[in-house]
Amino acid sequence: MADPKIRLSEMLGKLKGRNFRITPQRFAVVKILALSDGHPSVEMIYEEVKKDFPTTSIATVYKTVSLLKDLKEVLELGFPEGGNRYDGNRPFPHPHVICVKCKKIVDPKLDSLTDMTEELVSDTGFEIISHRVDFFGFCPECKRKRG
Amino acid sequence: MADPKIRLSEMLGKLKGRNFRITPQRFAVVKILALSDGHPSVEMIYEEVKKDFPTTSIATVYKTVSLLKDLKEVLELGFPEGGNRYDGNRPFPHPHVICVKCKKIVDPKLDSLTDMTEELVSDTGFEIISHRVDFFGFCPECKRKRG
DNA sequence: CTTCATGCAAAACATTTGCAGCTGG
DNA sequence: CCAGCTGCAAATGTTTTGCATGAAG
Repeated sequence: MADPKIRLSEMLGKLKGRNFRITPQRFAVVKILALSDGHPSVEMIYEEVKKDFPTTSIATVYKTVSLLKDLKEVLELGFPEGGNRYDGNRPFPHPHVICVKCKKIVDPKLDSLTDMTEELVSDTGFEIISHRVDFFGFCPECKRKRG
Repeated sequence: MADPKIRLSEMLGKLKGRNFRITPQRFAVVKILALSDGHPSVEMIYEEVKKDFPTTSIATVYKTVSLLKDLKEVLELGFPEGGNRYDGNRPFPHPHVICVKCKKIVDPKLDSLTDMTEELVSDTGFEIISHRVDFFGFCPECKRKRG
């Protein structure tokens, strides 16, 4: 993935450039999104931020994440069951592999996605602007531990 | 797609076989799911059912759809923004192409999905059990009308 | 008849919003 | 300073649930 440190300053730079204030709470949220390799949920971010700023409201976390999403600095992975997850490292559509047991989310490399999109365009005549490609299963660790 | 009439009796048969009652409301919901080529939402089903049975509650529609989902006779396409959609014709995971303007949902044929899954397994070591593959864009009609 | 389904209304739950007071720059 | 942010609490919107009444088989 992109160097996390670089992502952090990219994200802070975008905020500053658009004249959004860098509050301590915002900084904490941005830091978690830029530096974590996983795909944290708002709840996870909230718990982390509270360690440094115990009075933080979860509404503030929602607002910051939503702002970063609007600025296209974070990719939102919404799930109908709730518990949406966020990717600050690759804020553009890309495939995911999700462990149904431990909820880990991994970014696979998938060269064949381009070919697939072409196949789809010629079959349906759609003009494709985005995608959401998720595979579900057991990660190597959970596969091993499974009964 | 599979013959809609056949799907209708398949679905009714499954209900009867499991000793679920075929009430008029259930029959109406099942009929819509089996015979419609589109991917109706609960709201759409509710509006249709009310034409025949005006006192029907939306809770009943939710319950019936949920029952059919549990029986694996309907595929639920959940969206984080809500307004989930349902497919009674192909109740197993398959790719979808969704028009962001008119919300139409189309089933493309995508032979390359199998290859993609293989590429993914060898890259991540996951054991894949399911997928959710959605492409978003403009359908041919909306593409033409777009300003 | 008896069990299961319906329909209403209340609950659940993640996310959003309104607003008074606080604070970054 | 003062526009914009925070934190609280109330609102939102979809889906679920509890329960009394009603109907399928």
